[in-house]
Amino acid sequence: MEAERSPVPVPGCGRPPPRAAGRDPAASPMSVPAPPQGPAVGGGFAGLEFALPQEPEPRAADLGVPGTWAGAGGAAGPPTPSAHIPVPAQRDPPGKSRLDEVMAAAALTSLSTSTLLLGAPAAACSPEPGLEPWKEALVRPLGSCSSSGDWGWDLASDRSSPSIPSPPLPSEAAHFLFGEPAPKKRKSSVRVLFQCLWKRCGKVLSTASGMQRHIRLVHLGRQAEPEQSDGEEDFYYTELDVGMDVLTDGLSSLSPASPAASMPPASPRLELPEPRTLSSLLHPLALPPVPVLSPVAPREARRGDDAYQGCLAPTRPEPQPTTVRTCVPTPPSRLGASPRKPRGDAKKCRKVYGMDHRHLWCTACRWKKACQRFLD
DNA sequence: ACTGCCGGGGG
DNA sequence: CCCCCGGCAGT
Repeated sequence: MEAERSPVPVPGCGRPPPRAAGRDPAASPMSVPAPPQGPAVGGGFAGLEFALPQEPEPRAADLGVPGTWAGAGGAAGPPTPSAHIPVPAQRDPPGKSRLDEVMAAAALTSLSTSTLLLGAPAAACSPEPGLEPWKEALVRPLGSCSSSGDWGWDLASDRSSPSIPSPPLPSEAAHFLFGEPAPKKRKSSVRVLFQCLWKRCGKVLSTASGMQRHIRLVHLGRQAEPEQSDGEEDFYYTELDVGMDVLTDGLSSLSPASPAASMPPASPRLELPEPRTLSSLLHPLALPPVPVLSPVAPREARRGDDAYQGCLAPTRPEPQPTTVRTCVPTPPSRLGASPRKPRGDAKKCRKVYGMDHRHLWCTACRWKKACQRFLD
């Protein structure tokens, strides 16, 4: 195996920019895309590839090709899309820590994917509180990924490397990755990660039930009672974030037009040593996706806070995680010992008389001091 | 951009 | 003191 795809010098490899090879239109427009430059590059998935446990030898470096993808794919790999990127045939000896990274990558992948999809209208509009809709949606891209490089990711990738669609996680790899954490369920075609929304938790599990159990036990403190679970747990875990203020902020700061476009940068650094870091990384970024229970279209939900919250807390009491950080209208000045006055609500001399009648102002106003005539 | 006014400075 | 103003912060 190794021998086969070992660094085979590509004709064009002599040139420093490894991209040239991959970018070459002649090679095959649709075929395996070469990775963008280094791992640090902003390219959405750029980092991802490198996080994968497949570059055991420094060899690749010699080649001058940052990623093995280019070398292997370009040289040995047939141009057929179906032959997609060579998958890590062998894992690292140490494996474990690597796995974390991989998991991280996987999580990112799944999240980004879901984001993209949910961003689409109607995708999540189903009134059903169930996971079905998005779950389904999530599967599709992964599946389709194996047959075509399309993936819809290019949408975002254009940010840093327009012409180079970063190779998404090869389906095989994806499965490999997702399968790892939950070996028993490996068979299911659906691979979804569930992240706990509780403030400091962020735990990621591969099964909904697992997550529910986790939440029930760890956070809700109640014993496992699948019966009485009215789906409340659902509310707490989704793959994304529910009405967290942080999130909201993040959203608003994002270009409302293209929430997806801002996703790619999420995965640039995959050197995250532990999944924990990942989750924290994901949070602020993992946005648009709608809360599972939200019957409202994502767009709508994202817009106004009111609307957003309204749809989030339809009937049940606000779950703690969403409340913890509530942005209380803390009176900034009064409590905060801020010397500054809240600002008078009464019209002051300046306003009353106007600049042209300055002589009518109270002296304080004239001196730019606190008005003495129109006290608050 | 406008407004209220604190903090400072000059005479 | 009296008078002015730079500059900050809220609208």
